[in-house]
Amino acid sequence: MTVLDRSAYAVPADELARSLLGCTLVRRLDDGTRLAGTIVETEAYLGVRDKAAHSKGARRTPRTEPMFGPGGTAYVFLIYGMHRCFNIAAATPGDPQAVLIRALEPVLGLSTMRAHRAQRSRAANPAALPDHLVCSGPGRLCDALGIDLGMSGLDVADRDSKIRVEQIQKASGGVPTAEIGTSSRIGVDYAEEWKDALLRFFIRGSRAVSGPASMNR
DNA sequence: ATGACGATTTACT
DNA sequence: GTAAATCGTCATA
Repeated sequence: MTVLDRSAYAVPADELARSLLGCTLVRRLDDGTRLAGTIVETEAYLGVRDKAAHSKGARRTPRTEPMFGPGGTAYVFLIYGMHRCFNIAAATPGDPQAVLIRALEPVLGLSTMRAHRAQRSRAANPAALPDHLVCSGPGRLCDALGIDLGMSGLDVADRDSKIRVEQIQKASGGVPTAEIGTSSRIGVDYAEEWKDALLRFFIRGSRAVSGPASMNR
């Protein structure tokens, strides 16, 4: 398992969103515990021109600043006053594109993930959730991995980072195109002509993919 | 200082 | 299917 190369992030967000599928998101807790999951669902936000993006029209504020940094910079934000979303900046400095990580298939630290969900979510009984639902959704995965707003701006290409991306083997081809499904993005009905753009990507057949079944074909 | 908003999740009819 | 929960952020004043 090797850390995804820094140069892999210096590409447009839709390309990065596809290549992150099948990679492993690894979280190192302060006590050294490692949590990990395979990325099975992503969304691309194309930056300045994309009306669904926080960075649309080059909107640059303290919150969105990480997206203006180099590809591989973490962007974490609070949504609806209670959930966090984890993104990775794409492209090059000054071009604020990003990829939202929407779902993981847990591979390491499942019991700790469940404990985090029990602690941070209102779910009636997280301990009874099937494995594939523990990180199935952008807010759920942040709860499970203990990702908070203070982690926005971290470098995910640094192998010592508290949050990073690894791949099984360098220069592997990644997930075959035929196994990748696409759809419009979830929750962006306000985005006018951008709301139907096919910028959501997922691994076909993975049960950990979030959203309605009709969008997962 | 204030008010409107939201890249979600959960519970309930 | 609908609705509620909940608060950091940012535009406006």
